[in-house]
Amino acid sequence: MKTLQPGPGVMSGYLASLSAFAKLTGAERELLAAGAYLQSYDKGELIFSLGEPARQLVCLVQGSVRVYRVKADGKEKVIHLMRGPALIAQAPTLIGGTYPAGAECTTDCLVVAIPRQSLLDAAAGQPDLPWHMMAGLFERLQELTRSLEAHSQQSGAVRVASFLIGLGHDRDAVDLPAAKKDVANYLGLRAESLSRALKALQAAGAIEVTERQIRIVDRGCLEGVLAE
Amino acid sequence: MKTLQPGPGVMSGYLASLSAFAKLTGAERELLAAGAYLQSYDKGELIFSLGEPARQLVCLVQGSVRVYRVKADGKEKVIHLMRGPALIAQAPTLIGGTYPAGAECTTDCLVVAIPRQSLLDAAAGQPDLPWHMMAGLFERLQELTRSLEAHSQQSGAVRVASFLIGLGHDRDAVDLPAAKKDVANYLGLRAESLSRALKALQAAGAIEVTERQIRIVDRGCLEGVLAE
DNA sequence: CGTTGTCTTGATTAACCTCAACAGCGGTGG
DNA sequence: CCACCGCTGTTGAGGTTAATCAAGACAACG
Repeated sequence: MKTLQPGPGVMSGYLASLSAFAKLTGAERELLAAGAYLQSYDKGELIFSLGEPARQLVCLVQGSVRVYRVKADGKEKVIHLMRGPALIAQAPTLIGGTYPAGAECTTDCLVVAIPRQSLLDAAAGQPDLPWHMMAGLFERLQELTRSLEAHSQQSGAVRVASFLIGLGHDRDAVDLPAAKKDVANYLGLRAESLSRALKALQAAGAIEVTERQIRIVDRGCLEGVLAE
Repeated sequence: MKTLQPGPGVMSGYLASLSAFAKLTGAERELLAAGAYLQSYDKGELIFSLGEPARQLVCLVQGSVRVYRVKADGKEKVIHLMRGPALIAQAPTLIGGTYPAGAECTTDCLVVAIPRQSLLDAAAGQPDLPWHMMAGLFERLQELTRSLEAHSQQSGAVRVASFLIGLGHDRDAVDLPAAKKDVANYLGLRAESLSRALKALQAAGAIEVTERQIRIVDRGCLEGVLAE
């Protein structure tokens, strides 16, 4: 991890890309930016690990991160695959707890770290801020809920298809945000099963796979899988 | 649903049983109670349904509720099985959205309903309130995370055992908080599989099942299942 | 060039779902 | 009072999905 010295206004611009801070005035964002640090992480670096006190809010500006938990038997479960811009671990930071999971960069990443106290100060002057952050929590809650539904009621192939569609957001070519084994874990599959599922989708003419790049050839076909 | 007229101090006492409001002063709770309604629901009644605007915060004081989502194909997924005292659907109420799920009583229930505006007023006078509620959200988030881990990496029998242990909190006899089919759904199983899993645990001498009552006979045995 | 980690492929197996039948129970109405 | 219905829960047989085990291709890297 390296701490960068951004030019004036740069950090504030990064903050503006985050929905939680989008509605702050420029001055408020400058205030927040003044107490924050711009950091760059290499692929594979940990941003934080489980159990560490959550002293700062991690704002992922660029890059992808996998958020995972380690169970008693040493196995990992990938909880989120996040792409910037997004907030990570807002809840423990806000309530002053410890991180309930670890976060590892799956690509090089750019992060704005806001110390907890700066955030509380900002919240004191800006009563709407906690509510905006709560909205972010709400989205996270809904994402988990959808994941839970998917895990317990849909087949692997369907989960893969729905993940690809969600990843694309109408674009036709997408990069997987992490190694296939991590994507598989996130989807509740083994790497082998993901490999077979992708192959089946390719055989059906829905997608084309090259390395970690997925091209959506026939969106209708891909969406048709969801109905199964 | 019937609206009750509680005697003085009763509602405030109910509020005190909820962790989110435990740290309020008596006067603050009285203020909150003044704008709230005490309601009783019969088993099977809906407290709210999916898509409805979340105009009031539902505080479940007594009884059990199942929170579920309905998917496109009409199938339900039980997201939470909650027992009072607990808050339900705090996030959509706080951010002024719509309920992302339905809530149905699985037993007769006692509920304190706090209109959104009363809550916002209370928050204005009590800056810590939003943070306390956020702590509740955080717990919900963690519960979902644990559910997700369990769903994707543990066998059905293990999930059942861990559910029973969590239900008991050291007590040796517990009632299932909902019909077996709903418990099964919550655990990501079919009713048949839950039935078989319970039978297996009974055969192993870990529990005794009578109707909806579960007696934990050999806790060590039950915990031993978790390691599998 | 060997090592390491990722990804793929194949064969086998176990867990769980599906379908189907039936018992028990409470409510309803002739 | 009893036949009927709907609903929950149990049991059994059979089928399917995806995990497991094992082996090898391939690229990245020192």
